[in-house]
Amino acid sequence: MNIGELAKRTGLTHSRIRFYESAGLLKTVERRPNGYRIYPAEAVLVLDLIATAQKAGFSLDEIRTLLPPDLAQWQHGALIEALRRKVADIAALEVRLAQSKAQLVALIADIEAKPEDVACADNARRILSRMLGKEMESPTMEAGDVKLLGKASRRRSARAS
Amino acid sequence: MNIGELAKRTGLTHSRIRFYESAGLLKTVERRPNGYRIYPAEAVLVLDLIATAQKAGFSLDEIRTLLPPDLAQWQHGALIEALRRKVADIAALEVRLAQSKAQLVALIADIEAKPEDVACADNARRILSRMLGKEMESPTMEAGDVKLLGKASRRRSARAS
DNA sequence: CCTAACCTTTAAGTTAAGTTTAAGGTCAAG
DNA sequence: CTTGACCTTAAACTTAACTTAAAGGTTAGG
Repeated sequence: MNIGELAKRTGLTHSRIRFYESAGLLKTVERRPNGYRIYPAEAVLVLDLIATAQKAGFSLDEIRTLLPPDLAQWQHGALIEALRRKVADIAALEVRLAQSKAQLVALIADIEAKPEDVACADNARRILSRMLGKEMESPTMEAGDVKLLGKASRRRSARAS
Repeated sequence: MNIGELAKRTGLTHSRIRFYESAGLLKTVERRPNGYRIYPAEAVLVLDLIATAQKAGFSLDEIRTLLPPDLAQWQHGALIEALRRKVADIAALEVRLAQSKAQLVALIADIEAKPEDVACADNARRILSRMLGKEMESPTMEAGDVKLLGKASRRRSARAS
């Protein structure tokens, strides 16, 4: 299989596949006499696996150290350990997110509860000090990081007077 | 107040403060005859506010459009709208995280449930296909993104044979 | 007067995960 | 024999939020 075919089957771009190879995630493949890469059918599996692991929050770096040279030779211990760590990372992030969300919700309520007779400036100062105070309570999480971000909401910028 | 003093009071670096100014988050400040910046006491508040907003998941871009030229002149509508959007973003991310975590937990169980008499290679294929199958079920979230990452766990790399 | 602690600017470097560009070789079809 | 689809490489660009470096001006203290 040529790279174009592999790209079609995995839904990845040519450049991304080559990038993975240069990054050491794919072992160097055979070449035709003309230099074209020849991929075995297995390559589809490996790429799908990489994509899946990424969606689950693994960095390419993590994936590289976990991915065995041979697909059928996983290193049990390290793999399970990594999976557990990732679950813990996600849990920590969930805690942080919940806290942030709660803070934002409280802030919204606070702003909307502004009594009509208070001047905007005064209300601002009231809220300001509450915000900056509130953050001090939060337990300075500093958890490990997990990246699980979509690429949407990029459209949502560029609009201001 | 000179920049050094402001840095000390906010816990930010000099370079970061200057960066915020050049990025349009801080209005240009007065200078002494020798060129040194002079910050008003209010600057501490503004910087704390920026840092807090960042921790809550706002990008500098978002903060810039929300931050009023004058601290006491918030734009109510836009602010509340942005806060609500951010809450929604976080909620969406929480859903994604929960899914990923569940998948990982299931995967761990799957791996550990390997019957002793099955060869590693066969088990690997079994799990592989389950993993790649499972991901298809997941509803392709594509939510807006939120960034709330700690800087820890950087130490946790660089160690492989 | 010299040194150390401040401050200034501009430009380049960092990280992750790719994409884009430039410049070209290969190959099947018409 | 040329057009278009496909492949190759290396290098530069992208984004965000900074940091680091290089090169230098200012000022208080001893």
